[in-house]
Amino acid sequence: MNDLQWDVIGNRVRSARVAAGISARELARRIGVSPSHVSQVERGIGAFSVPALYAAAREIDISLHDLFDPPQEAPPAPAPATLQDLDADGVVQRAGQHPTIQLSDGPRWSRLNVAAEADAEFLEVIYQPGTRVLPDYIRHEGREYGIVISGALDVEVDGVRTTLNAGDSIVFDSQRPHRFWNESEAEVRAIWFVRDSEPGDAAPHA
Amino acid sequence: MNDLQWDVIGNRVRSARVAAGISARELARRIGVSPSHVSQVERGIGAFSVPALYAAAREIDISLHDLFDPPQEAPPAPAPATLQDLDADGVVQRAGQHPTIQLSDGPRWSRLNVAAEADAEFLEVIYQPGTRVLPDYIRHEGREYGIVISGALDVEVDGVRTTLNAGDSIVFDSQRPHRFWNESEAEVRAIWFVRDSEPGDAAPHA
DNA sequence: AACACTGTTCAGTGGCACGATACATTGAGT
DNA sequence: ACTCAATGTATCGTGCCACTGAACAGTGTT
Repeated sequence: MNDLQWDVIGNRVRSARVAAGISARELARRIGVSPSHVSQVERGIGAFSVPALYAAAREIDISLHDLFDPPQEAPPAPAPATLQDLDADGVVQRAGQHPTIQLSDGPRWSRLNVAAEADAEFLEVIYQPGTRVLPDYIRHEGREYGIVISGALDVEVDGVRTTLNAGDSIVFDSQRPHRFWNESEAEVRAIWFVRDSEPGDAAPHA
Repeated sequence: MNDLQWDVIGNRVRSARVAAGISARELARRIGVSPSHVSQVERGIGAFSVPALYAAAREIDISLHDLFDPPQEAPPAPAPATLQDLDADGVVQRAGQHPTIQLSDGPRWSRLNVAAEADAEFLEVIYQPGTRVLPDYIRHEGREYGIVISGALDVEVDGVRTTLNAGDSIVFDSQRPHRFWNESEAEVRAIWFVRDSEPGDAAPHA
């Protein structure tokens, strides 16, 4: 009967825990077990009891169903037109091939997704030194995710400003007033993902 | 730790078993435990282990979610309070602060969004040289957007493979079989955005 | 009188779910 | 350099409880 594969379940626990942003020790404390045991479980050399598993699933925000039977597609059915060539089929886009917009006296935007999509934009943005602030840019529903690849980017969100250095990331709702500029001497390179969401389907969890 | 109330769970097991029309002995035989143990569990003076509970839930046709009480509802929605500090308020996350997971013999994931979100992940992934493919990682509905920051990443989507060099980007639906690995001598750094979408509102595409 | 089912009881045990305590590593702050 | 405070991991050990086995009693059949 013991056909449960604790190692893959442990992997899912670890993934969900990291996704929830808590450490193994913190999880252990919350569910009342020792850190070593959490480590063992996540690496497949131990297993949670039912109460521990239930408590853990709560803390790391994963349903028991997803722990045991993660959503997976049916292999026979999909047949979504097999790809031929990743470049020709619009999956891959090469550096330098991205459609680019150079705003006058502003940053340079390159759209990284090949085909335009209604509700999502994947962008590389280059802010030249001294790039001026865009006064008030389009206000839209959604959420923005960014990471600075190189350089130092000055940001202001909701009236609060800070400086993002290489590796720093930022996430905020688009309706907050926000602007970015580059006060440094070097150009700034950043990756942005902007998702437009219809009002009403906001993720309803803590 | 939350003391699971085994008696009420046992009651649900019994109800579901009777509703499924099988005897306790039959259930015991199917899940590989003794009849006495099933009896004890159903009367709350014993408890199933995780594998037994999982197997039992299958046999008596009840979801694990229904076995345990409806967990809990989310706390009241926070007001859109004005931000005070971009770092403290979970908008900005500094380099090196990202929660990171190192899969054994696999890539290293860092979550770039500060708080976990139900339907979106913003990730930096470092593929060490020679990183092997993880065959059985979580398969989800949605769409993935990636750009290689440095190094050369080998990708295979829908059975077609190519190599992404620095600056190359890729976008595809998650349900296409896909994997990534690093055949080069240098580590690869990439930024990913993975959006999970509930089946049903998928954007129509080829 | 057997059967053939049903669920229940209870003493007993083996395994594993767990803890205590170590260690290695990394990043931040002297 | 040296802490200090985190992180995850390794190893050894043990107490408990998930489970068994063999009994028990009841209810219909034939």
